Amino acid sequence: MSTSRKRLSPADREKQILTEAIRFFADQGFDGQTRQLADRIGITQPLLYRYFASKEQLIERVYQEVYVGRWKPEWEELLRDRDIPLEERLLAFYQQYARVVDNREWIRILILAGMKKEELTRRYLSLIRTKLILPICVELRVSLGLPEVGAEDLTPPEIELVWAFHGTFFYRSVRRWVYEMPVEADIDTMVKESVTTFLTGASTTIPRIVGGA
Amino acid sequence: MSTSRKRLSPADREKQILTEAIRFFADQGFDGQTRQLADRIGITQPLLYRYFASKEQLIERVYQEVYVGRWKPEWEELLRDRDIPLEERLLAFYQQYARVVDNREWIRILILAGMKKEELTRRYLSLIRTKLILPICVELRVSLGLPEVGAEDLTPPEIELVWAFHGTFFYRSVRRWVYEMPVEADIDTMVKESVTTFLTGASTTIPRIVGGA
DNA sequence: GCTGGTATTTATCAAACGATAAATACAGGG
DNA sequence: CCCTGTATTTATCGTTTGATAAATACCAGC
Repeated sequence: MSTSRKRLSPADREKQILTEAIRFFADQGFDGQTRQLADRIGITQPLLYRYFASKEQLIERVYQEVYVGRWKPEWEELLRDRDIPLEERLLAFYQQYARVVDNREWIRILILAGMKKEELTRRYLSLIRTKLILPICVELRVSLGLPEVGAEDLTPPEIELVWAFHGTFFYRSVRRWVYEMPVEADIDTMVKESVTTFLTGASTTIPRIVGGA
Repeated sequence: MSTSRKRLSPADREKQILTEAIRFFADQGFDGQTRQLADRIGITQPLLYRYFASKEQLIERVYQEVYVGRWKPEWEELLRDRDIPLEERLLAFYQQYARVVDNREWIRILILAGMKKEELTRRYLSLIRTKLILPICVELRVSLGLPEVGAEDLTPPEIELVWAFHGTFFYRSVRRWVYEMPVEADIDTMVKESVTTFLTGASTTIPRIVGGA
């Protein structure tokens, strides 16, 4: 992996290309040229094709590396753990999740992928809905002393409300890493204030939303 | 502007090209080919260059058309009008603003522009900060009975909190128009619940944030 | 209905770009 | 130290793509 060695083992070279490709496409977009990518790595352009059959296939691997690799299955358990107050669960979860999202490569590639390959990002958003949004809705109801319901009995407005809360962290990352604007507060502060504000507000609005239905 | 006529006046043709270019680039991204754009309009590709010196310049015009054209200066006055309760002001404003944002071309081109031309989108976000976010922070303080302050005396956490609230509408539009996911509730409902939840939560958290400083 | 101005098209260039095949040079095993 | 396998480079092809120049055809005004 050092810069001096010229011949690398196939495994090392492939990993090196993939790592640099993530940075490169996050910067330049997917229409970045393979020649530029090769320059950045310090290899010749045809060598890329020894390791990846086509540019398209390299991009596919970039997706997998970035999104499959950074999802933590234990989050799903954490959110459901009723031994811990919901506020603490949300704080703990979003302090981890917001750190994953607040990453230049992660957010930029997710956005680029959305513009090109909708089916891939649709799958990712469905995962978020099933594993995060709907469970949080259910836990909210329980935490507010409302009767427990299954995911299918939730109302659209309360789901949308949790989506909105969740999107808060997405938007901060877009401002920072896509629009290159300074953000006003550090992640921990932002998570803390967002979670408290949301929970305080939701304790009032959710009972009205589901009660009035 | 009808499909039958072959020769259009320069003004009409330019407008037609621009309108179609907005749709086209929103769909295909800015690396969409000029030949495809011309096909879609029903003209030949070189004709584009009679009206726009280069592809780059056409894209510049697309930016202007979409962002300069859809900003309503009266929003700034509305938000400051203390004869109306803040909740009503926010409801009225975001019911308009969310409709502008909830538009396929608007959101997709804003995102594409962020990936390519940061300086343009940075200017737009600065506008939002100055004309929307900071004024809302000030009005929030007043509405909560706190002493009035200038924009320069606001604290980072409270600014970040309002950014987060604002981003709510951005994220909904991204889910819908970039990731092509169904949204759970219509705009009016979503605006209503978001504003109430935010204001209810902020009434508790903002005094603590600014009081504890 | 002809004619002149110009909106539009046809033909084409040059550079950019993804991809492939053949040549080369590095490194480990004997 | 040489030799062999293969990682890597050099040379190059075929398209694609933004852009230009010359040819054409539409339409208004006399």
